Amino acid sequence: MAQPKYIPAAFEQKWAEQWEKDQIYKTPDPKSAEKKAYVLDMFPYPSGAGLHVGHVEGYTATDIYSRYLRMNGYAVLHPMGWDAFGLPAENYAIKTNVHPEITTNNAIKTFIAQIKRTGLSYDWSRELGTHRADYYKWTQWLFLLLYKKGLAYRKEALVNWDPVDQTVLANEQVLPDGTAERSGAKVEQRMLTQWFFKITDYAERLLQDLDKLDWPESTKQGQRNWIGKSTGINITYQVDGMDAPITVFTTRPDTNFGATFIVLAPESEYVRSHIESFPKKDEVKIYLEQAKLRTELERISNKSKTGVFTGLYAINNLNGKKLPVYVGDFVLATVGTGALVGVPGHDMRDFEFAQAMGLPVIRVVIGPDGDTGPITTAEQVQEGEGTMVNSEFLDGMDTIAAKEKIMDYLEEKGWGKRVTNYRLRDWLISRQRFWGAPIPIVYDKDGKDHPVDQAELPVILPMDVEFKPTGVSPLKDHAGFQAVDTTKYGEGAYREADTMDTFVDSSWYFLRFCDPHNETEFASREAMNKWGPVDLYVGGAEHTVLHLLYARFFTKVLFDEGYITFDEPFLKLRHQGTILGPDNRKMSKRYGNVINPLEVADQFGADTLRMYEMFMGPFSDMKAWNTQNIQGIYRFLTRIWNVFHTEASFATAATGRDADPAVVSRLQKTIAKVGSDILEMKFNTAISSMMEFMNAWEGKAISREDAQKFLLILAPFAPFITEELWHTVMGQTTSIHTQRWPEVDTSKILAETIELPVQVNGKVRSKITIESADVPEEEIRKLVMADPRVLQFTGGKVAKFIYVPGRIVNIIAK
RNA sequence: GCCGGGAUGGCGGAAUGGCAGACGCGCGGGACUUAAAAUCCCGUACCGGCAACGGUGUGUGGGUUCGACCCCCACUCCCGGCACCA
Repeated sequence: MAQPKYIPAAFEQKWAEQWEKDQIYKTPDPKSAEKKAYVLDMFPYPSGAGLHVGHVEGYTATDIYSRYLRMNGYAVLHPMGWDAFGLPAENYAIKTNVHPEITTNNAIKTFIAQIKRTGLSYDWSRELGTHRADYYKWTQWLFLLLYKKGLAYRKEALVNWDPVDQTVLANEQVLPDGTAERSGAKVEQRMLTQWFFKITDYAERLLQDLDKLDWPESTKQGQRNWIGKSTGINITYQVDGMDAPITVFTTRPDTNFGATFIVLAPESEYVRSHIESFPKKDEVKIYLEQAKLRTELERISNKSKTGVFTGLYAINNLNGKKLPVYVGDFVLATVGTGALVGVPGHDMRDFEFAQAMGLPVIRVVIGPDGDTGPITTAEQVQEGEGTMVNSEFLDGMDTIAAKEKIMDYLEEKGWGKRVTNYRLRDWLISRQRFWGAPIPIVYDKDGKDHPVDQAELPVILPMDVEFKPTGVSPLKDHAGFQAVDTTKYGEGAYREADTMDTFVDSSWYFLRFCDPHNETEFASREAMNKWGPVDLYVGGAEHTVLHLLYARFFTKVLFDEGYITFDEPFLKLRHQGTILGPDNRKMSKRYGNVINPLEVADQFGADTLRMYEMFMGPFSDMKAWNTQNIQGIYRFLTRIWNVFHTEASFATAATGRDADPAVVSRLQKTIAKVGSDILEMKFNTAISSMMEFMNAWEGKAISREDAQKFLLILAPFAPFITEELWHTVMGQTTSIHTQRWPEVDTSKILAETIELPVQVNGKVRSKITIESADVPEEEIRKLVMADPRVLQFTGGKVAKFIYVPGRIVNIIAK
């Protein structure tokens, strides 16, 4: 009888349909299981381009992990949904006038079909989309919760305006070079009234709690940098001829005896309020006009300092010295108090400013005794730690002690107050766009805001909308949307027309998955606390600050409000490494190097696609696609297919063959190795070890029971071929994916004889064979010393004999 | 500049104090075939040698250790993030 050939297309579709029909991936009730696990992927934006190789990488990893845990008796929650609001669909609507809901739902259909084709084990009964009213109703509810807690507020602020997408952006959405993360446009500053979430209230907890998370160090560090905690002191200086004192923030009060000037930010409160009293107000006004013309980008890229003297002098509390007060645009209004005290001897920026302003004598306050300056070159600026000089009562102290002492002194005298500053800003959530969750606020005719009653939720996004990029949300003039209950809000009332940043939608979806069809709550406490927090979260490293920080913020708010019993959303986080094109460049239409994973699945089968992506290299590493390497996986699966279709592979009465104990032993080791590798997300080595097992099995025989065990450990990686062989060759009638992970039977692991390497002076010169690691050292020594090659290299003269049981012998010859 | 990660054959990678290069790709040789593809077998870090074997070798320089890809110090380069943050 001819062997059937391995043709994945012949059965993959069949099994995908069967699994769906039997609902084998439906989430069990965690009460019925002893252990629970919540394994989550960052849900995708359903783009029209469909599934990308990067999606497949992350989703396959969580799929293998989930399947392994299920096989080990865990109740696993492993859902999938859609981060469906956002600009691409709306921009497409502006071009074509096709409603975003239509394009989005079409894209979702494509994603679902492609994900099923890939054999991923999601529970589709829990699918959700952030654009659906039954979801954004609760996004709006969360907005109202924050509003009631005083954590959502409206203020006029200088905001980032994207002139291409015609909307404001959060700070996190602006790149360091001043361009928009999404559109690439040069971001402008505009004064607008916008809604903010008060994430800054949570800065300290967001920082501290990072320590308890199993996250990549780089991601934790990225969040720490973003939160940007700095501790120091606000020092208040009296100003000659002014009623208003100037307060500066500094982290280096130890250098304060070296202060020679003060600089105010052009946009600072002090300049705005008191400019008319500046002796040199005309010069300052000219400077402010010039500064306004320089964009943020120019300010940052142009390192040379500019500034203007105000004519004011502040008095240094410590020594009565006069400090000239300048305005300079290297000082940022948003940092500290928007004013700084310049210590040019010990801060490079201050030195550069002093040089630019022609401020000559520079005092040295840290350094060896007798070195009192002045200093004239940048190389002489000493920013580090050292010993205090020229600082009266601080002299001789190290900078750390001096810092504490002078802060005590300043606070005692009432001249200063210790403060902690954060770089983190409140989260701007207003977007002047249509395709997002409407902000549930109604304004009365006087412009005062009123929260919409919960009973009125959701505030529905209408379908009949004209899409135009006007800079104002299309909801502004939509009659149906703007029809509000005048008996409640009065004549002339109108709705907030802005929608929420899509990151609001994605900051709580992991909670909705716990209870996705709840019509009376955003999710029941019972369900959230049963499944949450997420045990394993996998997604791209590009979400280091935005999504991951916002989700942590929401979780802490909900924890504080008593809805959930955990205050961190994601206990363990891993990023999949970026997959580059075969040319080693980022996959991009521009380079024509984009690999479509579905084409790979069509050509080689979904099992090959999955296993290839897992075999490419360490999960979190960046790695390039290699079309030839796919062949290696395809061959491996073909060999498995062929071995299972070869009668002689099995030790049965019919074949008359006996199981090879060495192969059986290898199988037991492989079961253990694959299991531990999956938990450590070392999928590449798990696959290697299965290849090694196949190399051992081919041409030999094992029992059918053991062959089944091999299929079971392969099943999480290659769900289709294992299911097919499980039924057609093994004759099983229930799905392989509902079976238990095989137990490791250590009694079948052979006590192998050990080839013990023998080194002389650190070089392997010979090998001796011993029965086990238990052979006593004395016996080993006799064997080794009788070895002719050892004799040849030692001459029989041994200074030292080192034996590491079962591992190695090293002899130090005299 | 600061922070985080990394550098191992022709290539992807393995080994976390104990035989460097598992596994896969590629390549060379052979078998099967009229032939090719597919498949199978053998070989494959580099240098020398017919071979046995010897020497060298994990970015660079030093150190600890009987023993270092692995730990420590200094440096080079690459990737990612942050950055006039006072």
